[in-house]
Amino acid sequence: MADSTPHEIPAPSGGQTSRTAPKLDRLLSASAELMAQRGYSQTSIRDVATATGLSLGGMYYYFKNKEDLLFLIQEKTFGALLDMQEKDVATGGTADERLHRLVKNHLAYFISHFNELKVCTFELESLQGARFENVAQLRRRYYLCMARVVGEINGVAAAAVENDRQVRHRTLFIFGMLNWVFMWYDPEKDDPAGTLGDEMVAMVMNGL
Amino acid sequence: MADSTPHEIPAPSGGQTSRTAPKLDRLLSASAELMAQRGYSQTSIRDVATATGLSLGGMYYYFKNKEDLLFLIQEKTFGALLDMQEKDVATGGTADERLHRLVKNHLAYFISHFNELKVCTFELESLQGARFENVAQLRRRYYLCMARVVGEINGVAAAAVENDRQVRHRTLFIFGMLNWVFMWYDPEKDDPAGTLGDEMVAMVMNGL
DNA sequence: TAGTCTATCGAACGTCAGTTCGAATTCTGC
DNA sequence: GCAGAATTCGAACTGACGTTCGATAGACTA
Repeated sequence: MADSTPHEIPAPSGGQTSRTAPKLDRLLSASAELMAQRGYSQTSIRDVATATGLSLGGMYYYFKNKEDLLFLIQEKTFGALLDMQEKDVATGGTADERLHRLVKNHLAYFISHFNELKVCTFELESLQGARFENVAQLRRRYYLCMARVVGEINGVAAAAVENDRQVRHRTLFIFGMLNWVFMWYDPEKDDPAGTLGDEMVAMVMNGL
Repeated sequence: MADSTPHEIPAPSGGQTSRTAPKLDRLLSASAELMAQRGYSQTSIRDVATATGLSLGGMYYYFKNKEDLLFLIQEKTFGALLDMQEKDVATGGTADERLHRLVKNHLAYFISHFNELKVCTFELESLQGARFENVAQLRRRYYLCMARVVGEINGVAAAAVENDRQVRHRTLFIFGMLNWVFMWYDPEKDDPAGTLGDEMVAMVMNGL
């Protein structure tokens, strides 16, 4: 997964970020917006260039190629989410409480990073080779993070979680609810994500 | 949604289907397989032509254009599913029983029409205009079919179901579980869909 | 101030995909 | 076996897209 960021990262004298870092951020954000709306393959680099006010050729100063652009978005966005969740889960509480927090955190992140997270959720398979493996690995860790909590609620030992059919299915059911929200959530019409999370957890814990 | 099927449908003398009907079916099936694997926009008509052994130009005898091909798949597949579910729900039983049947039917259909249903689930937005509206309407009916049952379980009158926030969310949570299965189900590794449906219903009804 | 690095541009190239169309082939009823 | 309709083919057109590349202007450094 070698070079992705601007070639030969500047790292100016006293500062922590080069002048281009915030520009890269805006680039990724604009790309994510377009990709969330139309999908990765229907988003052309020309579209992104227009949206950011840069020229077509100028884009390639910031990423190696189109797939690299997609990878940059996914690694950054999903990496941050995973990091947050793994740290949160480590802060303790009952399994019920941890599940509740995982769901609410996810939905809060969903709200604040809608476009980027949607791209992560639906465009993993647009990556290939090492880039695919890299993000797939993050997903596996996220899955495990959730599965361990579900397993605990179901009385399955942490070590056995990975081979437990029921835990696997229940965990994937929960991810299904969580990920499908992209397909229908409308900030104008729907509850703020906070109450949504409560409703989801209520149904997951107690059923209809 | 005027002309889609072969122009000037032959409808031979005594028979019910023209000679081309089964060929159209194979065409739709091959297209659905490719589209389920790579996505609609990454599937070229040349790919479909190769897969079916027809020539590129010959494809256009069976559909007006690429979007029409996608529409044909979705209308046929989703229409049949909707039809089955609406009829099933009309056969009565308690609300719990009906929910159980809806979920199991959906997963059975998922197994037997994996490619086509995956295309319906993920490629609605690749349609536009009248074709989009046509399929979106089917989806709305399917949603209502499920929402009414969920509403009944939650003690919400059928007439009030459409405006009930909680019923809406819970119904969409269920569709999330159902639709996300496409992302992970592996017939080799996972339970046959029958038991999967039981597990899903158990979680939906009683929680973890 | 000369020289180097950063950032950006615009033009061009090659590829691929959707679509059209007239010709050729096959089928069907008479 | 023949006329007309149903199918199929192959070539060609057109537009879009990813990518490359040399040129350039500004900023920073010695």
